[in-house]
Amino acid sequence: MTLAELSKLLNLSPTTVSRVLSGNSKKYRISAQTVKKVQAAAIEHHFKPNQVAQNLRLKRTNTIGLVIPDISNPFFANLASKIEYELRKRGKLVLLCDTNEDTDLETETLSLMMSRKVDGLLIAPVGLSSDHLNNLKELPTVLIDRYYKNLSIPYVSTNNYEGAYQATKYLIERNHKKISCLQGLTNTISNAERVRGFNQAIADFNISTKDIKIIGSDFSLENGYKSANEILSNEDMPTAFFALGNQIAFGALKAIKEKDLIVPDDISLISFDEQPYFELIVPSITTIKQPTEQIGQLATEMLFDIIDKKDVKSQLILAKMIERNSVISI
Amino acid sequence: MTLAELSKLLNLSPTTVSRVLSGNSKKYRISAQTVKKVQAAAIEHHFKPNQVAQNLRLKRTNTIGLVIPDISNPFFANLASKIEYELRKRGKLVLLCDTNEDTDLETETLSLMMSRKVDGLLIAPVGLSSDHLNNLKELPTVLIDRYYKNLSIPYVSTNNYEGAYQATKYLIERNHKKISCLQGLTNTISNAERVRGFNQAIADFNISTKDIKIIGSDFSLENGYKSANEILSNEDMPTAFFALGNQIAFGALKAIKEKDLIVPDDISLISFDEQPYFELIVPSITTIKQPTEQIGQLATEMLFDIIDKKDVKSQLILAKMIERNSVISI
DNA sequence: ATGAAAGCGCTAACAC
DNA sequence: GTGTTAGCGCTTTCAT
Repeated sequence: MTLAELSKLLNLSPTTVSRVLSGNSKKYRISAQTVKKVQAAAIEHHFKPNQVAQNLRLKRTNTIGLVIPDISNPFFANLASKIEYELRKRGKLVLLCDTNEDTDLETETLSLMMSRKVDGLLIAPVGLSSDHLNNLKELPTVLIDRYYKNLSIPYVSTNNYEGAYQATKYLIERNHKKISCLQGLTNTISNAERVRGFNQAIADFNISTKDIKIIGSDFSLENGYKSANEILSNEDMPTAFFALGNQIAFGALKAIKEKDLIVPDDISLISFDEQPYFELIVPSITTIKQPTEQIGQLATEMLFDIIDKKDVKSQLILAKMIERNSVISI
Repeated sequence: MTLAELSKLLNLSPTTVSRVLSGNSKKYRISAQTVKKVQAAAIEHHFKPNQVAQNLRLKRTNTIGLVIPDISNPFFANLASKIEYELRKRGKLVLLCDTNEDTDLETETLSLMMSRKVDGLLIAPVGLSSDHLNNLKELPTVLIDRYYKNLSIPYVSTNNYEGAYQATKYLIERNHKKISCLQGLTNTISNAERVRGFNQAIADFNISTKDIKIIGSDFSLENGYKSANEILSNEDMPTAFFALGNQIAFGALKAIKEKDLIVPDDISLISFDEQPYFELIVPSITTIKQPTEQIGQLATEMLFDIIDKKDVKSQLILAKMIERNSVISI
């Protein structure tokens, strides 16, 4: 059923029917009787305006593109969940893309989203280069979790530097001097900033760098496992691991377990990314909790501000340490 | 830049340009020279056809609606990830909705998706009633994870009955006779089928039902915690928990830990839903692994078969037990 | 208080 | 080998 058909049935013009159905009957002084008739007929015939036609006409799709590197990573799943909720509240639907940490896929995705005329974009981009983002200068966009310092596109993210510094300081204050940092995807700003925070703390507290290692190549469990295994196979073992992501921490846990070592007695562990499970396992894991909820909420608000032509300011939100039982003083 | 503008620039008709750009130059015998000219101009001016206009004209959006009750639940996040990948391979984009286990929201969502003219729908529906699904009789739809036996809409799901039976049998064979089943959302078929499998095993092996308990109301961690707590507060404790979902299992773990009990020495635990973490924690958790990958893949294939007017058959895929260290013989 | 007509950007039937 | 034209279903300007 189309608007034209419905209006024919009612012996009214499409114009009038459209006006009633889009809630503009007051504005155009449509008679109460007509309004009632139209509304009744719409319900009776289950008429819903074709959004595709509406979108074409109005040049607005009420759709926001959400581009995420890995939706099966709990951190991003939680973020997506929050964002979806916020957008829904504002009457928008989410067009989702999982780029699988692949820059080419991301580039292609962005082009797709643009030709689909999404009203805005929320992206956690891949890669240290932002070239592929240049094309969307005109499209309201907010970067989430990952960003580019010198780019004009606004972002909302955790203060990864500060969070990592805090974690490292925490280890150092407990006399850990041999620390291995299990890093994630090296070409992401989140990883780079965490590493920077780690290194800065090491430097500030005059820790000898000869016992400091930074190893790893992505945020997966497998990579955490592999990295930790490599470290643990050396004779000279560290006294603490700093995992730069929740999946990495779980991978490290697996490696530690296989070597029959005990956390924290044999080796301490602190991790980025809070996980409900971290509280529940034995030992419970000390973490740096990212403010996922706030990121989702703020990013959505900012996106709508941009759409409304208001000014916005990028934000780095402080992470919070949650102290548990996976780190001991030595 | 629109097609009309581009064609004016080229001194060609929109038709010709459209034909070249949609790869039909052969079919319409457009001259090689024209083809080259058009392609070059399209690239030069970054022209991408407006999908909204295309969709309206072609009555096809290359968009599939994915309706999920809780994307932050790792089981659904994994499923969504797999599905998104499969759809992308076939050139479709995903319109995502998290219904938050709310029937009203789901009903509204479905209506939204329909007026957006998605080409098909993949839904893990909420509720034991399927009334709200009746409206989409004409829209290609496949139900995932949750389904309705007497409905004509095809589905792909785990064989939950069989999986739960298997788990319960496993406990019984290890002499557990006091078992508490920690259930999820009662008005979902997955939960109902798991409970049915549980009860059937109890009956088949002549276990006295006086020591059998079934408790709980949803698939959340909180509910698992609450349920387990309630059970553990009784004097007469069970010897084993059967958690009907991964989050429930983690909640139970939390309750067990707080009572200073040890798994499996004090109480055994087996859970539905495999989780990477289940392998890594101490003790590792014995689970019934749902075939998430297969569900995602099969559901996508079926959806495309329906779109192509082929016949499809609903499928229940067997779950696989993964034996670990959270259950002992007593 | 209501309607006629144009047009959003695209494709396809039909013409030449 | 290429162009003209109509139309997908809606909203809105302008007219009455």
